[in-house]
Amino acid sequence: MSSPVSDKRQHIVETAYALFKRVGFHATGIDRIIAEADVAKMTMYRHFPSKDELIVEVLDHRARRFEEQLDRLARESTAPEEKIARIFEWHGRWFRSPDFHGCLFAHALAEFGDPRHPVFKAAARQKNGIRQHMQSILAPVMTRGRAESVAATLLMLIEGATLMAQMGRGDAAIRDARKAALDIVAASRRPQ
Amino acid sequence: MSSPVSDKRQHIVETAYALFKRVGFHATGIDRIIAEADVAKMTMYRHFPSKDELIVEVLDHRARRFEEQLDRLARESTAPEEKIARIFEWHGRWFRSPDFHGCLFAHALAEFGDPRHPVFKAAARQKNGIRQHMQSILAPVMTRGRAESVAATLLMLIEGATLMAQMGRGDAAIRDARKAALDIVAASRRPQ
DNA sequence: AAGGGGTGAGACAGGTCTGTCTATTTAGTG
DNA sequence: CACTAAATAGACAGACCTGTCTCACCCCTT
Repeated sequence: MSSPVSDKRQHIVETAYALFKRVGFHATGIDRIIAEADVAKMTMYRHFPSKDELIVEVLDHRARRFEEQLDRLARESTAPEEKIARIFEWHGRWFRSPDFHGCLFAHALAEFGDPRHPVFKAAARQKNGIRQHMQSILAPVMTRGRAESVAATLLMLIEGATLMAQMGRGDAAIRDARKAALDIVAASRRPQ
Repeated sequence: MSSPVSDKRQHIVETAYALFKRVGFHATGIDRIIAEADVAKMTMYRHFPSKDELIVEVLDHRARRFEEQLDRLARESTAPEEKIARIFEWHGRWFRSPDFHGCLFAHALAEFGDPRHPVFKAAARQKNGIRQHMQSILAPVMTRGRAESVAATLLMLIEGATLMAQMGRGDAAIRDARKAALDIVAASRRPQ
């Protein structure tokens, strides 16, 4: 049997996630979260001491799921170029999904601008995670310095493409970003 | 003499701009805006029928100033590569300014996720404006289709770099983005 | 059967939000 | 000076915000 405790907790996290994504962090009230999750207010406050900590939990949970996706993608191919290409293609599919509302982590950075705020830190962690993931993909085929720069550039392309997608230009954006990314990797590759 | 009407109105717009930039849109209350602008509440509501319309006005005002900056930059040089380089360098200086808090238009897209919302539309207008500005810079040296794609890619790099800058990596970000941008333009240039 | 932890429903406090209204004062113009 | 338009301070409404608290209930384990 599954624990009813974690069930409720997880259900709150997922309901809050859906609301934060669609409505925003400040614009989503506690009352709406507990109403849509169909739990009592005290149930929520027993699991999460404050709304901010719930937001952090939601972000960390989504970051974990995102990293799992990246790992799965990485296992599907071997060549760095192919792995990078699949990351961009995965983003393209994401952009086309009906409930796409942009990047929750970028939105968190926008709404919580103070770098010392726990929500800001959680969002920054996720972005650095992707960067390091791509850096480790590139490491075998270029110098450390190049891998750092190229990974940062690819991340910028992805973030920019996500913003374009939010404005309804996802298809063109991911096509252009993918091409630019592969050109950059090719130009920086150290031939074996 | 200057009209006292426009003076008040403009002062409210600029005070609201500073607050929206530092604190965010939803997190900034009307009471705080009128307190820092040192005007009565009715003065504000006489000029702007609602907070949302004030936000739109702030965004449009900043978009106008931004376009003026771009035009000034464009007049400083002639070759498209040089114009593009100056745009990136200008962003690098912006990232280093002490009160840099990321892109207000991107934040507006994050906080007002509904594409039909006037604030969303105002932010999207600004992004499309930059894209078209860069497209017109590139138009003389490449085909129309290439100019469209390259301009979109450059915009993605800029948006991504702005996000990195918000996380304290502005120097490295603009360096990498600038290099990638110039490489992309060089590769797409139609030799005269 | 008894105890206890998790849960539900909702009142409540104290504050903040947007937006409206009134009554008064200020400032520019003929 | 007189008229008008703008600005002022502040109360006010009604809704919403986060977070606390009480009390009853349910279900599981011992």
